[in-house]
Amino acid sequence: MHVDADAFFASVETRHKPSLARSPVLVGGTGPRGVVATANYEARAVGCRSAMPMSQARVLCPAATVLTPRFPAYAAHSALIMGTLRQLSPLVQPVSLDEAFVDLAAGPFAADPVTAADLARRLIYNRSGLVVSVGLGRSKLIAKLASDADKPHGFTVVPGENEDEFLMPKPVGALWGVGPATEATLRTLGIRTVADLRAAGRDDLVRVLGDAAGWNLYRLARGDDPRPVVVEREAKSVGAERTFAQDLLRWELPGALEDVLARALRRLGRQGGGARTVTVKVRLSDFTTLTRSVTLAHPTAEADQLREAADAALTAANPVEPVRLLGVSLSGLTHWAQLRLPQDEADGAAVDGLMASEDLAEAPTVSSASPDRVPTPDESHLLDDAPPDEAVGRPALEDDADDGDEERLPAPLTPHTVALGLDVSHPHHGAGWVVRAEDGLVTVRFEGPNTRPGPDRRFDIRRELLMRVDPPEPCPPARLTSLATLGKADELTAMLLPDESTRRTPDGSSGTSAGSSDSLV
DNA sequence: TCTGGGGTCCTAAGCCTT
DNA sequence: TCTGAAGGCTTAGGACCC
Repeated sequence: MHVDADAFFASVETRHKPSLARSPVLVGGTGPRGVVATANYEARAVGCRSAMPMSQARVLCPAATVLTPRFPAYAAHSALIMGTLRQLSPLVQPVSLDEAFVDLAAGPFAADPVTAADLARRLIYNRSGLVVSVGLGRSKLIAKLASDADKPHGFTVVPGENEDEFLMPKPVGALWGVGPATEATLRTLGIRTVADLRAAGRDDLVRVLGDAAGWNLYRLARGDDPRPVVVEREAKSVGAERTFAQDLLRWELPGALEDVLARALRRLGRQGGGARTVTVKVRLSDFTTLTRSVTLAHPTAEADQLREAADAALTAANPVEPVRLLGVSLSGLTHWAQLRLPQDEADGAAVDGLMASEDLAEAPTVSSASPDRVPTPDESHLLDDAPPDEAVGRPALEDDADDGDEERLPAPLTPHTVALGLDVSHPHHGAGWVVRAEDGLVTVRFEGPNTRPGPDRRFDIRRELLMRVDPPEPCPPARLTSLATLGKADELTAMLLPDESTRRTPDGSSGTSAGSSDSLV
């Protein structure tokens, strides 16, 4: 099963900001060089897309509300979604904050994946008010394409015998790993659809795309995708980068590098262990991008050593033009790091010592030793609204989302920290969010999940205290909804009832016969 | 007022070791 | 001792994912 939250960031925003429901919303960078992270469907209707320059999106949709991302809110909703999925199977592979693969064959619903998929989206909605699209298939390839086939709020089941019919008409760009460049290359060979791709020879694909990509596409075109659902993967690198509102001149680079390196080091600290290779990325004003890396003799967690390497890499890059972006990536990660001990603590012995990551200040927190408890299908509490216990074992993807906000909340809102969409609280009016901010004058709309659209009030934060606060926790929508009222009732009914077009039910009965799901898992 | 930020993976070239 | 093949490592760049 592949589960994908629809317009995730924007959906969390409208969930917390009822006045924005059914109006266009753009979430992303609000600065002069910002891009759209998520446009909701109302904004997409007029052409706004992810990765589009925000300036362009504003022109396309002047009526849109533009909001800065609130990663803590998204991380909390992500944790709820992933926790819910882990109640259906212990094998859950988060792909991003809003997306995951689930191997239903490993859980209590192995015999009835359709019911599990239906339960997943019903539970997620009733616990958070968020709508997801779900796809079921025999492989990751098919499940992913299925969840994408009918967005938003899709529910697509592709039985094994229907795979070809489903796959062949898709444009090659729909396949994982085929982006604009590969698509253009394939077009030169006259390959536009998966059917075209299947007709192509393996040697031709390898010749134009290289060994790995060529082989990969050759197999994917045949529905051959044996990739398993993997619960946990170790990070290969951590890093940080920043695009500056105005290009930096040469003398400004060392300070900016220090800033970006500090963020990368904080991430490394959270991982525990050390890194061996430091890569500095420089994007010039004309958008050419340079990378230069320095590999140390041993992995280290020492800031001074990594800083030295970063400085050397920046020197090697030797940017002559103004710089619009600076980044630092740390790779060659290890669980341990070679530390240089202070002389007086080394007790006269060698000054280098090995230290296990457990001994470092920030021990790794990821743990998969005990997967979440797996309930049986008949455990009726699954339908409760109690959110899953997410106290332990959260993968990094879910709790590492916010890095920029170091300040502990609540904290007074200042002209320096104010941003559109930020959660604030007023002693008399309660909780709300920042609608407008200019020169210390801040307009706040007082509303929250499940409230009526709230009134706007204006404050001069140089004179009056507004507190920045944590975002609202995920919570059930005002009206819980049964499947039938979620929309597309006819399609859902078709799925829940025996229907030869979507399910093989040998005896013609509804329900959970194992025979009906053999073709799916 | 075009083009973010977090990553992974692949390729190719040069160098080095076996 | 020389030579060539094979393969690993490092580096830089690019494609791709969300």
